Amino acid sequence: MIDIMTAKYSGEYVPPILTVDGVVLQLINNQLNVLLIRRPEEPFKDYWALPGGYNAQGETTTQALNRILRAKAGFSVKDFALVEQLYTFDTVARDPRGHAVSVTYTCLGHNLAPKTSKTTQNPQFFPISHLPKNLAYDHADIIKYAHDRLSAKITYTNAIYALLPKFFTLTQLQKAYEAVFGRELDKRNFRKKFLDLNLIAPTGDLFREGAHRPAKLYKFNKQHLETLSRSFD
Amino acid sequence: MIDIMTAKYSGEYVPPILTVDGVVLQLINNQLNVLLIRRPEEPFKDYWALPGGYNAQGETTTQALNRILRAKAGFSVKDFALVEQLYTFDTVARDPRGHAVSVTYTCLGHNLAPKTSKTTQNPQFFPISHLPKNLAYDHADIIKYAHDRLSAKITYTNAIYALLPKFFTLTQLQKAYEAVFGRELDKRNFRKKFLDLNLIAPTGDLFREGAHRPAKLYKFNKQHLETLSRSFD
DNA sequence: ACAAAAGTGTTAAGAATACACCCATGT
DNA sequence: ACATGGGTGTATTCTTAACACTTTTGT
Repeated sequence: MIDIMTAKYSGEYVPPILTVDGVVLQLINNQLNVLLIRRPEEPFKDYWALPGGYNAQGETTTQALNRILRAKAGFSVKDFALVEQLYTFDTVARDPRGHAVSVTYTCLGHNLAPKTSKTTQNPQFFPISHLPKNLAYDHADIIKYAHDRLSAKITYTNAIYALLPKFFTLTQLQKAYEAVFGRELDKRNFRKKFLDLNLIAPTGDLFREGAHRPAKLYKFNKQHLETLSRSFD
Repeated sequence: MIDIMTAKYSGEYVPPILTVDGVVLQLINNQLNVLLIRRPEEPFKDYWALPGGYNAQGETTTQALNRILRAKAGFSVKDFALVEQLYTFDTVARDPRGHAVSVTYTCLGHNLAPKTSKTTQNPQFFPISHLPKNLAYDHADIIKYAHDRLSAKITYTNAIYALLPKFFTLTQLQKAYEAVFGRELDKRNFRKKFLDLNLIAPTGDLFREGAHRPAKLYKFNKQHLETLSRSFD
């Protein structure tokens, strides 16, 4: 093994490849969806993958994330209501081009629509429950990890706000939780418990759609991450 | 901004410096302690710092962690009962030598004693409640972050096993929780709740010390991380 | 006999769960 | 009038929290 300190000072220190991947999640039709791109080249040519790319010197990982999501899927990190670091993966075998370290981020938003351009790589949202079979690298594991973390996070923080529109009904809120948890919740208990948290307030407006009683609209008091006093569900 | 993909294939891709830091924690006299080294050179010469160093190409971050902890503090990752990734920090300003990305790990153990050698850098344990004032970089923040994460982790996992000896008394266990939480717990409630989790079993042996009733010794059923059904405290 | 830590139960308050009907609207 | 989703309360079980004395040992 080389002496890394010596190597550095004699100009021989060579860092591993550093990459950044984004796990972009949103709700579509009350289902949790993830953004994938189609890889235009080897390795894993024509496989679906999380948007990702190289992190260059002088760039922070979030700057790299922003650049990569813009180039490959037409998104800016400003399109997301919440961006959080997920995990840093590294294995020698992970990338056939050699040893790589990948910093992954989870990006949450609402009504996200990829804008295609010359550089985008066929970005599309897929329901997490029905991912394509040909997923590149270990991206299926990373998506599962992101899902698990999100599921935990919405139980002890207000993170669910990032998946909802600014104004929403209690039923929408409940469906959002159900989509992430993957199970149904009791309506009366859900409302009682959630309203007790004082995270949301009624706007006074009503949401009308279809032949039934209109629903009260609510909004979150805080649009940034907060840890709950009592955890939820 | 350079075209990173093109740069790569024309051999121009230059990754940032990648470093790895370890937050080594253990209990000493029922106090949570962290391992620091004294920096032998600039930047932050003679400041106390978390042991850390460069991650070279071909090394995984845990391999780098192992190499660095061995060189600077005489530890092997095998000395720790639990090693977990903490967070990946990156800011251009973090390291005066230029943009760096640092992957940090938390290492938990019991009865850890640094072994000094030619390469070690005066490794010493400090109580988290009384850290030296001259801490390098943002290491005070990183230590606080590790502490917060550990505090959360021991409430929903069995991670506390990693801070205890193989055989321990219920009082030792309670003191370990109290040391991490930074507050006292009720003895009767603690025992009732913890024993209900079925994480530990009595060994049948007794621990005698001093002029008082001897204590039953227990051991953890699993010496690896487990998520609890009901979270604790 | 004394000092010191180990060990042990009950009560009260709060939280979680299970569960079914009326309300307001559009067609 | 009917179909549709919105909205609401109570009883039970479980969990948490508060609290003090007896036991076993070494000196």
